[in-house]
Amino acid sequence: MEAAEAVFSEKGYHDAAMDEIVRRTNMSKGGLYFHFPSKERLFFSVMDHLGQRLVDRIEARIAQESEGVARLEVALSTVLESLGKRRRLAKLLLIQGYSMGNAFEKKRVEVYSRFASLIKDNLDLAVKEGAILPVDTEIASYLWVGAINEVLIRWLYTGKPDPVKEALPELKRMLLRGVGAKERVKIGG
Amino acid sequence: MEAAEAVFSEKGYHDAAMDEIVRRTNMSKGGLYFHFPSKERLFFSVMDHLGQRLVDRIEARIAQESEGVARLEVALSTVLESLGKRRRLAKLLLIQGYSMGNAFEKKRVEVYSRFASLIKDNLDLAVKEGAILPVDTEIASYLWVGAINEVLIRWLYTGKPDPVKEALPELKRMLLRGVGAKERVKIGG
DNA sequence: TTCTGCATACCGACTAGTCGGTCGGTTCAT
DNA sequence: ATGAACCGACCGACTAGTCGGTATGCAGAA
Repeated sequence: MEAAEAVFSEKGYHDAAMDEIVRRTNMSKGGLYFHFPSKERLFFSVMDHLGQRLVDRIEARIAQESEGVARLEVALSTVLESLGKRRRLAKLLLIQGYSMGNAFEKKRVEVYSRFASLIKDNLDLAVKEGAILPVDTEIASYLWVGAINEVLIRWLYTGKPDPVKEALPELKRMLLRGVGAKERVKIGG
Repeated sequence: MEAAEAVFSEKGYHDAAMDEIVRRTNMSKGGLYFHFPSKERLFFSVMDHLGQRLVDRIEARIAQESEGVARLEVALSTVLESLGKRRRLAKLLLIQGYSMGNAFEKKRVEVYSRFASLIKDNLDLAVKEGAILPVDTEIASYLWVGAINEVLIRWLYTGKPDPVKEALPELKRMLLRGVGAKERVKIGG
């Protein structure tokens, strides 16, 4: 069962023992290995599942906005809110995979790319609308992803800048200003 | 000897075996353990040493500029150039530590903070000069570090956006615009 | 209805291998 | 002769994955 997610997010890939994952299941080791051929595949499955759920949640919220800039703002809020209230999920998605070693490269690129291209698409849209400057949207999307990633990791490790209350407004402002969006007057909360 | 740096950067903390580090030395395991009490401490020493060297290089180059914005540009260039031409160093500093598991938290925060506060100091300077807007320079420094980090990791994994030729100019432009620096006309190459 | 055979799902003791760290001992400069 | 520096065979702890076996359900033969 995917409650192996708990162990991976607590201990990290390497330090998570299959025996412990089994222990937290009402299943045996043999049973677990019947469904997942290896520890690596099990981890990838968990990552895929959770990563997809996050992207889905973002896309659902984005669909309610039509303008590129508004969509970008919603995407930003959704990530910081979703991960900011679920340390586990955040830790698993952002950190715990690295202990897999060089085999993790592909997966990290894959998961991050799914999110980065979501950002890129909406940056492209905003460029087409004339709402932002014609920047290199690919590199811009990496910049956005990296900024979000760093703030969240920092928060995971030190608990310091609250992702939603402290980081979100500043990030929004700076990231949007960085791509040349016009400064807008705040209307709602 | 610190040429254990080679093994750590190739294999990552966990997959690096002390026996292999010893093999690449003209020393024995016992001899190595005479100088370093544990694998963990050895890794930290390597990280400290290399991290400090990078920061020193940046500070030396920064010292030649007086204005905040110019200093920030130099810092940015120096990191991307230094790490962009040394995969090993980049991989070790940016990735390979995570496989240590939760013990890595403190070290990552420490190493990244040293660089982030260097950025923050110069953002503060630029604010004082009136060259940029009075943003939250702490969060801005995380944004900068995160953006650089992501671009470099991406490059390490896919080889795609050349840090110096492709990413650097765009990053400079977007990061500076993000903190409200006035757009400037290019003079030199 | 009962029996048989086969596949799916599950069990858990065990194997085989890895690797950080130790320790009794040696070398050699002072 | 003292102790810092060094040696390397060995130990103990850990764990991914295996494998011979069991339980269950179901399709078709008798």
